[in-house]
Amino acid sequence: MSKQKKLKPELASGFKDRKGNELILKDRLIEIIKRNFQLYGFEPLETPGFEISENIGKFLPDADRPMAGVFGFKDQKDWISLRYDLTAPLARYVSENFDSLSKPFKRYQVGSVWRNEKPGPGRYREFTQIDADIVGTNNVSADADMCVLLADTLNKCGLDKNEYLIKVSNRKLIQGLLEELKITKDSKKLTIIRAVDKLDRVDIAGVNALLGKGRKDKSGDFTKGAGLTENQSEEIISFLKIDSFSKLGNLSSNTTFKEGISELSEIFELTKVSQFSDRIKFSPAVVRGIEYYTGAIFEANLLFKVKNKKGEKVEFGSVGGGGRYDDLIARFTQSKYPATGVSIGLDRLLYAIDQKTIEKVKYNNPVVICVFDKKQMPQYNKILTLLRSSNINSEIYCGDGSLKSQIKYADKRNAPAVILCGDNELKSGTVTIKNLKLGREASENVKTREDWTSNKTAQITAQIEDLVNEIKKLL
RNA sequence: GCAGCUGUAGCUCAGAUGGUUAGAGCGCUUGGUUGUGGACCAAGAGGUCGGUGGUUCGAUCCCACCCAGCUGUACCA
Repeated sequence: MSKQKKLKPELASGFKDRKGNELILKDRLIEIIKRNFQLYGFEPLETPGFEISENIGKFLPDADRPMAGVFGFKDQKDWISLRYDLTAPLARYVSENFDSLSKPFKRYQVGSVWRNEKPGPGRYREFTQIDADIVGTNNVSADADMCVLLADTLNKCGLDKNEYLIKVSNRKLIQGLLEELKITKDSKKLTIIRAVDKLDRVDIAGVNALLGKGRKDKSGDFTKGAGLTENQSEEIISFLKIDSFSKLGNLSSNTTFKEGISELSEIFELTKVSQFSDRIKFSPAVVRGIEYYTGAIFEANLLFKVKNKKGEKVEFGSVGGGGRYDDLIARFTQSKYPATGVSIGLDRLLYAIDQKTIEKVKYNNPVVICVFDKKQMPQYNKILTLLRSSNINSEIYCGDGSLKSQIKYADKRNAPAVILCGDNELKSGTVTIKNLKLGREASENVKTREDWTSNKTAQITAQIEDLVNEIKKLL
């Protein structure tokens, strides 16, 4: 007989299984965030994972990536694609249901999005986003609300005030500067905006290089720059160096620039009364690389360091952001329809919060009732009912293993305890509760085999009426 | 996409400057106890040495190409 080729169990690169505590924490964060979004007056919306490609792809005004980066295929009729964010489906939804929606329309949405591109550390091809958007108003108060919402949300997720910062800026600032510098070519503008966006990674000198001729990275690879003159670069660099909002006014008298300033000061005015006013700060380098932003821009940054895969402490940076995008929905409706919104990268946020010991979730794996003898199942079920009706996660061992393997099973699942009920216990109407948690700790001092075989300190025998109380004590 | 580095067991890695049966630790399975996990002891399973071609009497080792991974960079809706 020829050997059959076995399948290799593995995931496509960029995808990840999630389990246990991580998932429990994720669900909890989602609950907190949803609740907070509701508190701010957003209503829930769910849309399908797939959209007609044209609706979420082609209309995007970003010429760099017309259809690349999405998963898609042709069905009987259309090309359809997995959504790559929640904003594009929102634009479709609002346009499609325009007449029946309250205006402005405020919705939040939680869901997976997919991007078909090269995965990196902490970057997957499927991940969860949570968005909140307000569609149908250009009131700056909506933008201000977004800032407070972001801050409040992070706060409610368990972060201290010194652990996050909402950075705010306005696209009109850089756009005004570009006007003043007589830079009109769209592609050049975009290159400049993206160079500015990289400040936190490549420092001032790096940005300067990217604005001018170009920059060589560590591996020796060369990135072509925007090709600005020295004077032009200087202007932009001096803008980036501004450290306080009040100094902005001296920089330029351009009309668009001034508009940006006045919108920003309105945001600061409006958020001043919130309890997060000190968490919302102007930062000139926040521009975001996306082309469609037209006004206010926000970015939620974590200020504490997290450990990477190698255990090194690194800056984590942004866990979310957003801004005003007044032209996006016009792609469907042909009339301008202003909108503003934020997006939280839940998996990134989760990764960071998971490392904060304070927020460790205690997920109680089930108490395991061991099966000595299948004939005693009625008794085991009685015990099970007692536990479950007291809201204690529990189960009867459901495999075929020996007692030893049953306990091993419970141990591997990190169960808090097993319940032993064999002939001895049955006769006396008791159960033996073996505290696995305690045993784990005790085992550290055990040196010889004799020591540990005789070590039964981590178990007690209790009357069946006391079972629930005894278990509750050790949870 | 571009650049640099790296591919040996499920994981982390060793190895011979080309020579019979390729190693360790961890993990996994089983036993040491047919009523006891975690320490300990023993046994066992697990590898086309990333792939293809070339050089050679002989390649996991040398060469070429390819593929994959990592890191940086670009892109990031």
